[in-house]
Parts: sequence; C-alpha cells; structure tokens
Amino acid sequence: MPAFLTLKTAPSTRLPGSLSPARSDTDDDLPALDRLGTVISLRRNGTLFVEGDAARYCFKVLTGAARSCRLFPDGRRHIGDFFLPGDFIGFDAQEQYRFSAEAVTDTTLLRYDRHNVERMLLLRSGLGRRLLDRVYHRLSVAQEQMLLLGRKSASERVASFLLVLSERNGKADRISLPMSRGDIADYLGLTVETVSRVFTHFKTQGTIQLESAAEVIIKDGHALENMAEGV
Amino acid sequence: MPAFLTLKTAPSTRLPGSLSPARSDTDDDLPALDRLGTVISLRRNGTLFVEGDAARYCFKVLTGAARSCRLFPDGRRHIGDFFLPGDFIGFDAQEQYRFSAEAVTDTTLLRYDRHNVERMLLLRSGLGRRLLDRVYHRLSVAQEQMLLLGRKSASERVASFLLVLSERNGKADRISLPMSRGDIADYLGLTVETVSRVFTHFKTQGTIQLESAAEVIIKDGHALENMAEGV
DNA sequence: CGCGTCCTTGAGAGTTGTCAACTCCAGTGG
DNA sequence: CCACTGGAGTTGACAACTCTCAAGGACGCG
Repeated sequence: MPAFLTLKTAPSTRLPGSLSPARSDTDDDLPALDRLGTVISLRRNGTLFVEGDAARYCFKVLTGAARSCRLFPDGRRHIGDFFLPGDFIGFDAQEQYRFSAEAVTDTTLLRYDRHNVERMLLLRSGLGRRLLDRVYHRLSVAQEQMLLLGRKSASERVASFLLVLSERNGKADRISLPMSRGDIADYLGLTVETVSRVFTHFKTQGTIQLESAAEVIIKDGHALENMAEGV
Repeated sequence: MPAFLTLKTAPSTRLPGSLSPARSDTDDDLPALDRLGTVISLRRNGTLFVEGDAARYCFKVLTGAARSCRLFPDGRRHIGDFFLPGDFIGFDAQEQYRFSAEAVTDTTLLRYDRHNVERMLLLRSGLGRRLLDRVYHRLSVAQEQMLLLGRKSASERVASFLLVLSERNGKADRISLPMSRGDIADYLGLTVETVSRVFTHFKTQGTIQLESAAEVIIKDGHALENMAEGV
C-alpha cells in the first residue's frame, strides 16, 4: 500500500527525466484544477512550507520528489510521506500546515491557491466526491503505514518499502530511489545504519541488486513479498 | 492528537454508564444520519466485521468501546484505532473492509446501511463536505500516530496515549481504560509487559495513580505532556 | 585531484521483547 | 460464606533487535 500512490493524477506536464507514475486515471475534473495552478521549481532540500505556516497553498508534484516531515525538539525526525510526480500535497490542510514539506531532489510543482480550490470544490460537486475518495485512499495507506511502524521488523519494513516503490513504477523490477538513506530511515522509523544494513543483507541474499546507491533492481520479488508480509 | 477524537459527533442516545465524550459539535446534518441507523449491541470481544468482508454497513458507537485491528499470519496484531461513544466506524470503507472491528467491552452501536448513507450524501451536499473535513481530521490523527509509532519511546507513547484519553474526556484527571493492556500494547506498537512496566514507572514517579488496572488518575499532567513531546 | 557528503561496515550498548512465575481479582460453585 | 478457578496484570531474568558511536569507503562536484 504505497504512501505515494495517494492522491495521484497524471502530471499535467510531462518532462523528461521524471519518474513516470503508474497511471490508472479516468479523471475528468481534476485536470481542470491544473489551470488554477502556477508552476514553481525548487532545488534539492528546498522548502515548500513549514509546519505551523498558514495553509495558503497546496501543490502537485510534476517532476522530482518531495517529502513531508515533522521534527522533535531533540532533533528526531519523522517523514510522513513521499510525494512523486502526480501526487498532491497539502490538500488536507486546515488553517495551518500540520507538517513541513521539502523537495527531495530538484523538483517542479504546480502551486494552487487553496482559496481557488475551495471555490472550485463548490462549483463542481463531482470534484468533492472525487477528493473524498482520494482522501479515503490516503487514509487506508496511512493505516498500512501504522501497521508497518507498529509491528514490522526492519527487514519487513524495507521490503515493503521497495515493493511499494516498484508498484508505483508499474511493478518495474528496476526502481530508483530519489531519497537518501536518511530519508528512508526517517520514513520507516529506523536509522540510516539499519536501512543500509538491510540493503546489503538483501543484496547478499540475492534478493536485490544495487546498481548504485540510488538504483535498485529487484531480483526476487516473491521473496520480498513474503518478507513484507512477515512470512 | 486523539485517534478517537475522530469523526466524532454527539451520540444520538445518551445512556448511563458510557464514557461521556467531549462535545464540540455544531452539526446539523449528521444527526439526520441517525434516523437511518438501527441500534445493535455486542458483547465484549464481539465482532462488528472482519477484514475482507463486503463493506455493507458502517457504525456509530453509542456506549462502550470498539477497536479496529489487523493480524499478521504469525499472530502479531495491530490496533489501528479505538472508537468511543460518538465515533464513526467504517465510513471510509470502499468495497471491502480493510480491517476487522470488535467490541472492546459490551457495546451498543448504531448500524447504518452504507447504501443509504451514499444516497444521503448525494441529497445533502453539505454532508459530503462535512465528511470530507472529518476524514481530513482522521488523516491528521493518523499522521500523529505514525510519528508516535515511528519515533517515540515506550514512555513517550504511553504518556501520549493517556493524554489523548484525558483530552477525549474533557481533560479530566481521572480517566478510565475500557481496553486491556494487550489492546493498549497493540495500539502503541509495544508488548503487554512494556506497557505494564511504564504504568508502574509512572506510578512510582508519582505522575499517575492507579485506582485499579482500568482507572488512572493523572497527578502531574505537565510531566506527562513533557514526556509525550520528548522533552 | 581534493574535498565534502552520503553510504557502508564494525563493535558495543541500550531499549524493548521473550519467557516464565507470581499476584490480583471477579465470577462460580460448593 | 468461602475456596476454587481462570484471565488479566505485574514483575524478574535474560535475549535480541536495533541504535549509537566511530571509522572507512565511494561517489560527485568544484
């Protein structure tokens, strides 16, 4: 259950070099949203917004990747979600953003004024219903993630993560990781070292192959699936 | 951020002996839903529905408490949410339920036919918007829980849990725990023993007082808050 | 080519889990 | 009324998984 399969729609603009999202869209209302947005671009680690900011905008990723995160006073960090091309960010905000959002790599986004989105919601009744469904989906994704964080071992978490990324890429065997090991760790509730060790463990087992630190090839998807389910 | 402050509305029926939910409702559409429901009652550990069932009904807790849970093949269990009086269950289901739901104690609920709810959603446009907001709220609660499961220590988790329950009871210092230690453990991603140890630790510190295993009195709420935030 | 950042690897510590025994309490039946 | 029983909760000793700290290696960029 991919956290980043959520709130997905086709990017309105296709640029080369982007992860191409799996598309299962039959949308007709959502593209209309795009006309409300303006394109912005951010450098790696650039800030979309900070937790506590007035929630003026929401976004859609066009190319690159973004992450939502929260910080403890003592520096612990948790990443709630990764957003890949086609994903929406911040539609669920109320008055203020409840988390910060940053660019994982150089990233281009569509930025919408929430005020306009609200108006559009009133005009097009189908849009509200469609958003509701998308949020329901996000919720079930979040539940899956809670299961992962609450009850899965380190290996199970990484296996689940790889499978979700693969799924997101149309079940491709070759997946690229735009985010750092540290990002993955903070997303899975682990440390960088543990994530790295699990990767090499999978590599040693022959379950995966590492082209580079950011390029994984899944050699034994079945083994990964068993691992992810705790078999 | 209470997982069980979610999707709350005033119970349509007030029965003695129930936890009285904190009310912050100015709803007008949701009570109309109640007329669609029929009252049912379950014994402790009774089943509302099972993961994978066709999602025919949704529910609202009137008295008692319920839990949503998921199981691993090897017996590990995770509780996604507790539902106290006024909480809705299963509104976010799609075709099938994505988790099982059970009564924590003897419980009475309102059961709605999802088909009727759908129709009502179409008739009353305000209802869809209100549900959307509630689901957004649930989502932010889920994000809070992911933070807890991903990055908090055992003590921090239990402290957060007690505070949420207190909040839910109108910030009362005296809170009752309808669920078992095992339920709490599976909700917080811990074991029964760890939960128990943290309780006695807090008791020894003078942070809380245990009237019985199911009755907690918060003696030092400030200490709990600091602990929950990781200070 | 050198520097910095990220990743990997190792050794040891710590928090939480596991296993097992004991206590407490409620419900039951003599 | 009291002993028995079973489930839930507590406590202890030990193990295990993951974290922490530290060092070394790889890769990209200036």
